[in-house]
Amino acid sequence: MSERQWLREYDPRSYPPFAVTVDLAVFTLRGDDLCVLLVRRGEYPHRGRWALPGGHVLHGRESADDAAHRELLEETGVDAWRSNAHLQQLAAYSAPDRDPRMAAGLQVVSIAYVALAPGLPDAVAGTDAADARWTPVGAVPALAFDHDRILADAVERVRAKLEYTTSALHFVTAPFSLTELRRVYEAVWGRSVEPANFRRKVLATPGFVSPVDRAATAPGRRGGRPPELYGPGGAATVDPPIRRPM
Amino acid sequence: MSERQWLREYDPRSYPPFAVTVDLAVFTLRGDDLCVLLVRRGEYPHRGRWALPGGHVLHGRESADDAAHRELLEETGVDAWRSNAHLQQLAAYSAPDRDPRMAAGLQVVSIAYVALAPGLPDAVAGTDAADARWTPVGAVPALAFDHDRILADAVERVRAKLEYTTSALHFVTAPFSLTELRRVYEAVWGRSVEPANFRRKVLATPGFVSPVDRAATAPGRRGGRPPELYGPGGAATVDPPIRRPM
DNA sequence: ACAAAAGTGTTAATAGTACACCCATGA
DNA sequence: TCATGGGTGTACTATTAACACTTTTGT
Repeated sequence: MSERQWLREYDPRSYPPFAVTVDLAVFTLRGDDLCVLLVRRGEYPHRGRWALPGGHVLHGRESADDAAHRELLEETGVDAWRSNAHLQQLAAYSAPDRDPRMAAGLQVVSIAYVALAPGLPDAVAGTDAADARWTPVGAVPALAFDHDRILADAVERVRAKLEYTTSALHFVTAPFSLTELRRVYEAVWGRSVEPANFRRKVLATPGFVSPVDRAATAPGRRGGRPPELYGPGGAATVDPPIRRPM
Repeated sequence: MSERQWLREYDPRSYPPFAVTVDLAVFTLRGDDLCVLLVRRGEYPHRGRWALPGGHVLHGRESADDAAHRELLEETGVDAWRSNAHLQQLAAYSAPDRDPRMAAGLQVVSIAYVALAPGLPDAVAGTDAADARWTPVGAVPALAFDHDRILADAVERVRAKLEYTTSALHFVTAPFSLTELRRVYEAVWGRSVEPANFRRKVLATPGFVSPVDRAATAPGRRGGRPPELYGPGGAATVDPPIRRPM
């Protein structure tokens, strides 16, 4: 039998069904806090509980990456394909008991993503979310499904990536000062970073940032020497890395 | 309607079906080469082509982690739960066109794993594999599905993990000499590593290795000063990391 | 004794840390 | 001119990289 013939006779319904979803840990900076987007679930299962935004991968038409981009756009209005935002796979979560629909015979596998975005306005409620809110990662309530675990993994991933990638750039909008960039590190790590050494380190890393002609002074400034301004420099990695204090 | 009622009326067959598989990139050291386990597929799709070993997640009974452990045991006889071997999730691959069964209406999502194991005997053919073979990562033929991509990602993951974890220990069996351990780095990275600096670095990392009373001399030695022998030291991370040359 | 493999010493260069100090602006 | 935030200098320490050298074994 040829592969073509075999495919014609193949019945996908002869196997029990899985569902595949994506869940997004979307991070932004608000004030001095690293915040994550939470939605209050409008539908079962876990209706009324806080959870990470997410949804089903559209069968036959999407990869999980596509679905994650679509959900990010729906929930936040951010188009990661075009904007400064960043969206990357974290891990797959597949324990049979992670979703109550297993009791009805459906095993739900979730592919989790981490998204980074510059400061966003107060969250937009999506279609299946009765409410949506930015919450500091230190003040997150108990979440639905295994989202506590996913979020913990996501936060650790974000913290680790600041060390050896230029992902901090996704939290700011050009033009930015090195102080703004340093505050990203301080907010994500929850540690203060030496301004002088940070500046030298960033400028010594080829392609981390590129200087920009100084535009108008930023609005909320309270005096002091105006900063030099920069934009993203094109490099993706920082080598040697910026080590996390402690 | 309560969640309990909603669940009773929920029909999982009302959604189109996904299948969830695991694929394993199993690495070992043979001679001076980093090798990966390949199987020749005995069934459609892609019957007769080389591929990474893998199989379906058993519906309702397994997580992807469970399935990966089961497949590793079936393909290599290695029980990663009990032995020195190492098994960790890599990423999920979900493009609709990655598996020909999409043409029959089934979207197959694969969760890929990386396994590390000390030198194994010539590969055991599994149930659905007509043939199985260890292949140096530099001499891998074109693979079925998107396994070329998965393997490339897996190799990069293994190389990167040597830098900041003690995962090299999974390639050797205690007791081992620091030269053996260094050869792991050299084989995986394809670069020579300074013996003197490597030794100091490993011994200076708390918990990387622990000394062991010298047992009988290893069989295949050709003379020269006998090495001091070590076992795993319990630590999981190497900080500061062992940087890859270049 | 000699070759081979393991292990030690030494030094220059690089990278990181801490903190003092100078600069440019708004009020 | 003073408070404030931005930017530079510098001394000290830690880490890395390179390579010469000593030790312990088999033949």
